[in-house]
Amino acid sequence: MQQSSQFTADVEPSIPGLSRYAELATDLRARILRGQWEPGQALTAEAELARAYGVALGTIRQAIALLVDQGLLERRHGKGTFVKAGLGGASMLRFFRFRHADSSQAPTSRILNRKRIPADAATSQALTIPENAPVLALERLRSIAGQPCLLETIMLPLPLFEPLASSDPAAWGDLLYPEYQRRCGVVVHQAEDQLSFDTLGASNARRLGLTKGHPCVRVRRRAYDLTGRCVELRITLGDAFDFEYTAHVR
Amino acid sequence: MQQSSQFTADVEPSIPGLSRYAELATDLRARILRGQWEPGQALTAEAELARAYGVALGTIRQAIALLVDQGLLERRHGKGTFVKAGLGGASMLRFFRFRHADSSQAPTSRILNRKRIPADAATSQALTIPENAPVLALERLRSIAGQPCLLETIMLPLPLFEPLASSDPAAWGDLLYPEYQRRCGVVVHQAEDQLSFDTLGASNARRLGLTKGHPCVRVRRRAYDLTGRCVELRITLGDAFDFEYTAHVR
DNA sequence: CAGTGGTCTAGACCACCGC
DNA sequence: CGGTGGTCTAGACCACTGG
Repeated sequence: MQQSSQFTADVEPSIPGLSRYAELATDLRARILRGQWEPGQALTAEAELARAYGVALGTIRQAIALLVDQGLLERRHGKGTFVKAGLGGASMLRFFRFRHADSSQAPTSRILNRKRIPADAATSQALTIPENAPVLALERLRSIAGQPCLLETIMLPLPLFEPLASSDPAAWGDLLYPEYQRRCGVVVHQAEDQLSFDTLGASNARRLGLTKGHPCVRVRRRAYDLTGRCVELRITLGDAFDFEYTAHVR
Repeated sequence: MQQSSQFTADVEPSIPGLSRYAELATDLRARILRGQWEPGQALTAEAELARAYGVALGTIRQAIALLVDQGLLERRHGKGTFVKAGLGGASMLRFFRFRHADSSQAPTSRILNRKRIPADAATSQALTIPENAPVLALERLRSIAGQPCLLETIMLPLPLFEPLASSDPAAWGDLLYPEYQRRCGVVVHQAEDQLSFDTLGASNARRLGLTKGHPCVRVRRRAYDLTGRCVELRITLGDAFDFEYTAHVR
């Protein structure tokens, strides 16, 4: 009898030169990106997947292990295997230690500016969109205990982020990534931060409560969704004397 | 018949609450630290180990996998499983991009200063030795294409590094970690870098060919051997405007 | 060619979770 | 309790390495 469950994989043709578990991982990844399982949701059980694909348990487990250390899946003993939820959004703080911060105080954030503009060269390249394509530009000030500490310029491709162009910024939370997900269905899954040093111009210095020419750290972040598409370009400026970062070398 | 190969493990008592492969990993780790296999040398083959320990192949493979992603072992298909050799030593460059450097030019290094001193508080704490215990203090200038770029202050515990206190620094190579290994038997296996920002004092600025008060990055490195003991404290200073670092967030 | 790690199977039983 | 992932076995065969 022909089984016709929507979850049964159309067994893909064996790809020569690729191990069985690598094929399975590729197929699972495709199904996840296709949205068959939402972020935060549990995958079909290993045993069931093994049956569906017609492989041994160990093989499907190897495939899952691959996606786990690619950061796409997460195992929870006794509960299931879950599609990873997006980044929280507080990750910019890890580069800075703020002297005046009493323990792990949550930063507040305020949108200073929001406008639609055509993408400049750097933005279009980072977001892989045509030059002059429309983007939403945000300027945002983050503070801890009332002290301004980080100034951010954020570029978001339109029309993907259209909901953010029309809704009231005052209604947004202090973290942006959850808003991306809630309002635009965009899940930020990983990011790449490029750090360098610079000095502040007059207007940026004023907004951070510092003097013109003050040394600052510049974090250029590109954030990516599950499919690997770059969905955000963000430039963050902060006082260089607040900067501290630990890296492990192996 | 009793087998008496020197490699046969005295089968350790099963540790309750710990999986078999975790036990095996612990035992293998101990044997490696004990020096049963030197860094760079191949481990006994998986099949042989499985026989010796009286477990299935898959179990010993899981144990080895643990040590591999702890960075202690390295597998090479068709050749064997090897104890990881130490760090090369050029790793400080990864924080800096030097504009004048023609591609990946190797840096040269010169010892400016070498003396025995009693450990100050910070040094003794980092190296976990008593305060005022003897250390070897090195000052070292690294250059690319004749341009001074990094100034380092290095603290090494004595008597472990005694060979470096007596030999001629001119005979040392441009990388220190290989010298640690060759002359003192110390293998640097991993390190932790703590980055922060500062401005140069007059004397340091002079040695780097910069002006007093110039912005600089300060990298405080603690280097560890295979056993996890801290064997080096190093403070590196470099021009902040040459600094660039990329971090991945997941 | 012999020796190594890499893949895969078809089972068994254990440990954790939540109802 | 049933369902999940975690551990372990005892094999088979494949793929890479080097003499």
